Amino acid sequence: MKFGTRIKELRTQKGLTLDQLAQETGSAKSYIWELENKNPPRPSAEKLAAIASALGVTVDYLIGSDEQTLEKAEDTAFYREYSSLPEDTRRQIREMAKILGTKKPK
Amino acid sequence: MKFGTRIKELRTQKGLTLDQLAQETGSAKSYIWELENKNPPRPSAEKLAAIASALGVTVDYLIGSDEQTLEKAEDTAFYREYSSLPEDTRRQIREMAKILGTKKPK
DNA sequence: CATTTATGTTCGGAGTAGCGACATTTTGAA
DNA sequence: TTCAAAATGTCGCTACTCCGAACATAAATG
Repeated sequence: MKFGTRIKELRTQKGLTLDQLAQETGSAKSYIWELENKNPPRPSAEKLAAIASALGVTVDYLIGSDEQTLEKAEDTAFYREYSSLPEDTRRQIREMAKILGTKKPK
Repeated sequence: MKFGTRIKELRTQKGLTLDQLAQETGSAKSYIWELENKNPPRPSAEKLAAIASALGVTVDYLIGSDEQTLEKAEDTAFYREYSSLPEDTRRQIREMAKILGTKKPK
């Protein structure tokens, strides 16, 4: 699967417009469109990193060099972001997770 | 730390020459050299993926969006528990984290 | 309907990624 | 030492990334 398709799927799935995603990633919306629709694009790692971050996945997942499922990629990206947060915020999240986790334990 | 340095470290650590790494990654050795020494490089994701693969790391690690090692036991434990939760609960947590994370971005 | 507003698509051009060919330095065997 | 091979640097050129802004089309709004 081409990563252009992947980007488009993730973007629409999150209800984002080209413009919004472009804003968040510091790109031109025209360029995002070209990535999604034109072949074959060869974007810089910088751009891809910004896009991956905005979409909440890893670069490796986006370009398909990773056999990870989307679910796993999202979890990995989440953990990375979580790790960069200040301790008190992390603690809030952990506590909340604990509550959610025991509410309906499977 | 710049990823040029990271590449150089990994390459020499593996005892590879510029030429060898260039071979394995389908790049020109001159380009590998420029990546390692010139600033600021902005390589394509394609190239980086090939290099990361040859060096046995992820793209995300190479470009430094994966700077953190899993140091804190508490965090690691949290991630372990998080991973065991059902997807919809994980999604709730991720969304919550995103909000908390953007409230006061580090 | 006509008009506005949101979203998607096309296009020209500036600047640079990435290469090949050449230049310099380092290695190390005789 | 010597000097050829191997490794590291240098440079100019072409093709492509990425942008701004115009254009097209869909969706609201009244």
